[in-house]
Amino acid sequence: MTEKIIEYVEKFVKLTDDERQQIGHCFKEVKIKKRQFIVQPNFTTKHRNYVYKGAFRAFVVGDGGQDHTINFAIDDWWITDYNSYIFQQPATMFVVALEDSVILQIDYETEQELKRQNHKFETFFRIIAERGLAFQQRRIISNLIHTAEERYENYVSKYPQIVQRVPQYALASFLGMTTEFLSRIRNKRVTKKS
Amino acid sequence: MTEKIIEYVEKFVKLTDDERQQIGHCFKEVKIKKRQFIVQPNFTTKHRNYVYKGAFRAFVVGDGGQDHTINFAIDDWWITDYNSYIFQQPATMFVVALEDSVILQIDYETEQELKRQNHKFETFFRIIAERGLAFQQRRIISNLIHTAEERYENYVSKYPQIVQRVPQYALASFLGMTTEFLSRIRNKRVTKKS
DNA sequence: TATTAAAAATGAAGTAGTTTAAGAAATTCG
DNA sequence: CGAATTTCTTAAACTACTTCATTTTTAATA
Repeated sequence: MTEKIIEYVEKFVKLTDDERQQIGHCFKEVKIKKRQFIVQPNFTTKHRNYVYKGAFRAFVVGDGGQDHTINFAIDDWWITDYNSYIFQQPATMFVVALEDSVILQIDYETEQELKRQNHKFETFFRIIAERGLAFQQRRIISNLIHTAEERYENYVSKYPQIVQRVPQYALASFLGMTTEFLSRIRNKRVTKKS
Repeated sequence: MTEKIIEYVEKFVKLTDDERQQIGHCFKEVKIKKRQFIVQPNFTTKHRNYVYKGAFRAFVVGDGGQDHTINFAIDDWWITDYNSYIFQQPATMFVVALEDSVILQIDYETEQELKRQNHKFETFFRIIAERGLAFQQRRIISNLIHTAEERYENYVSKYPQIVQRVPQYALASFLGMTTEFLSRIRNKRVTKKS
């Protein structure tokens, strides 16, 4: 089951058999039931999570109680509260399973050790951080430039697999709109004026 | 002048004298005049830029011609179109000097070589990518959770030095609102109803 | 397979933020 | 310095999106 992680890492750095073994052993398989939390506010996030199978949602709860989706992750994606994980400080986010799922977890200390021991692993984590950064940058741009409807259309065309698997209210809060408004966009029946 | 870069790098990884020399030589000092561009759409971004002294703004131009500020950078910050730089593909952003400035540039190939040669440099770039990622994450959260006024207040209290140095229209477009609306917030004179 | 709970749809009324336009203030630079 | 350009302000009309309240649909679980 850790083969998928190894395969993933090898997209970015070539490994020897020993190294493949080594990194494989650092990840633990964990089964997560639907609605179960893997990250909660005020607890320091101890793991970086690779989704082997399933779907997750990261969100924060605003002062008014409304929740805002920060990220989704389905098969072959990573999910974590990065501010909590990389600085080892209390989380502000929740991460919850949207389906029964299987994840592969590496813990913080183990990851540090891997990076310290072997240049290649350092490279791997550098690359995924850079790609994450570039990805977030694109999202910020999209949110600044586009209207709610455009954001939805873009997201559907880029990530149809995610749109199919996540509830509408979660998608709406990810795209920065209410579930009612997204419902209206989807049904192309925009409020008419009085 | 490259001493500031070395000092910066040493916040994250300890270097030998040789290494200090080595990284110092990789950065070239460049003077940039106000209104001069250092990144332009359709050109592949060849450099990562450290602002030694001055102020820059990264922005994209939307379909309607409105511009949207993606980032600011003043003394001791980095700025670049990361999607262009890390994937070495054509930029979508402009990066322009808001003041006469001095930057220290490393070019893509040199950076790759540094990371390849020495684990410590790889670690350094991994750390700044991770921190950048965490930073962007906080910005996405702030944009989703807060109203225009709250975003402004938060930004002022977190980055007063930047607020003082950048023009209002640029700050407004960074915070995702119009310059007119920001003007109203600042002058606390909200539109009254008829 | 009925029952309850959760999610989505719909409409009407409200509001945060935009647009347009025009004048005032501040910077730039010849 | 003085003219030109850029930036900021103000106000009124407008609109994209929200809020609230209710109903319908779908999914979960006994």
